[in-house]
Amino acid sequence: MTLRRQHPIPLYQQLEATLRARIESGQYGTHHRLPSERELALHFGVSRMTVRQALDALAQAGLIYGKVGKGTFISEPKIDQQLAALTGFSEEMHKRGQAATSRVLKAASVSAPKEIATALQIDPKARVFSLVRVRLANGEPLAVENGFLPAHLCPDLLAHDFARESLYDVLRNQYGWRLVRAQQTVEARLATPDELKLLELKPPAPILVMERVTMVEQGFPIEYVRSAYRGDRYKFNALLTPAA
Amino acid sequence: MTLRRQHPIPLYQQLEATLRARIESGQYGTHHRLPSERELALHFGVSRMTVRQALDALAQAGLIYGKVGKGTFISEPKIDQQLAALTGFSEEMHKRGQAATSRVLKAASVSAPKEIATALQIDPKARVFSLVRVRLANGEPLAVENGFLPAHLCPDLLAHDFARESLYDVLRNQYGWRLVRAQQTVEARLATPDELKLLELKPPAPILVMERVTMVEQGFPIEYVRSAYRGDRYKFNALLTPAA
DNA sequence: GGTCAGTAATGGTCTAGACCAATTGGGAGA
DNA sequence: TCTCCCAATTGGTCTAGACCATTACTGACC
Repeated sequence: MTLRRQHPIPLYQQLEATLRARIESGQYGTHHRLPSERELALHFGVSRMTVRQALDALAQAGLIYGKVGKGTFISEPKIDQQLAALTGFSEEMHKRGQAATSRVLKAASVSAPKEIATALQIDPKARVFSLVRVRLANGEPLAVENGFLPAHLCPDLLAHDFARESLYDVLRNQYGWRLVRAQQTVEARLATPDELKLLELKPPAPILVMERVTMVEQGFPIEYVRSAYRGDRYKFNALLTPAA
Repeated sequence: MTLRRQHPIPLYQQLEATLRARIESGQYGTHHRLPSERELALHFGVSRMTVRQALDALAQAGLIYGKVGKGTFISEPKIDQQLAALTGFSEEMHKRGQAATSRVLKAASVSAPKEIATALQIDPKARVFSLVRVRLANGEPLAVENGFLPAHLCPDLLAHDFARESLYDVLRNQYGWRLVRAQQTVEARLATPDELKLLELKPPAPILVMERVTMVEQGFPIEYVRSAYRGDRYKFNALLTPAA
């Protein structure tokens, strides 16, 4: 395997991908020692700093760790992928191997309620799109999702059919927003009468309530969403890392 | 502000701390442009690559973002800190400004049950420490915590008094483990009779169940813990980032 | 055999350059 | 006045070195 210069993908990312593939294929065993940085540099014909850029990224991702004087070693594999890592419902269900569909209950442009405006850091009564959907996994209702997006960040959003399309896909690909962070809270409570009906439950039913504020690269919010998941069918999953 | 050479803390970390302090003090406003990398290098008397090491870390943390040809800019501040970022109960409550205490229900060395051994990636029936505590915030019961740790990774663990001491403090400072990752799941269900009594609740009471496997730098698990939080008093908080 | 000093290798840090693509601003020309 | 092109600036990438502390290995000496 050699790297290609004059290629749109930088060398260190090519190297990172190459090493990541080797690691994830199990070619190196757990706690196996990688070739030294100087050997890798020589072998791939790049400078040692470029090798380090690749290794730093892999260490950041938790795949390897280094010890001065000893070498760089493979970490033990993660139990699980980051199922809920900044993905929307559609992507998450796809990763879980389930078919995601939607029933749109509301798709409208409204004036932002006070608490929504606060969460989205916009002026009260600014225009926001309100999107209410029942989310189904394999045809069964799993959650009621209530989302708000500032209208000026995604004009003509409602032209899309969100019974079929993924909201995050549209934000990323149609509007070019880079979603880089989300502040999320999760709590447990009993289902309200509305939720009982929409989710086809009988009382007393535990509900997992998720609130999420999604931020773009520039640091301002682009979406506030509050979802009510069936407690008996859904488990929220996160990979925690040390505080920044 | 100048940086100190011949100092145990590397230059790029000193610079990162300096810039982070400036940003978090609000000295630069939102979307304000930072001095260019070349200007920073000149001003602090270091090379541009060292400046970039500091800026990369800040970008990784979401405090700044760069645009080729334009400059490096301050992101909008995060709404919230990463309350639950790989912290134990004691640290988390401290961040929330509450007093954390414990009532130890069990502290024993046992043979690992099968599912625990699987989660901890150890041999079935290997020795593990079992630690069951009722966790109180400001004197009121908030959660029942059921933890397991492989005995060979922390011998004599039970010599500590976990009614007072923080488990994570002991793991970090007494045993020198670096906790770098945790796989966590959160779900909602109704309280069991035991939980109703320990948490002083009346049925039907929603419970937030958290399961966590904490990993050290080498990638193997050091702790499995299953906690039952009162649904009416606790909200789980996480900062999501893009998948690695 | 066992101990200890010297040496080689390693990851971590740092330098002083370089080229590139994207962006910006100013000036020449219409 | 307006348009278009060129030059300067910027962050992103890359190089070929350097020194350091930690670690492991190798012999020499007791």
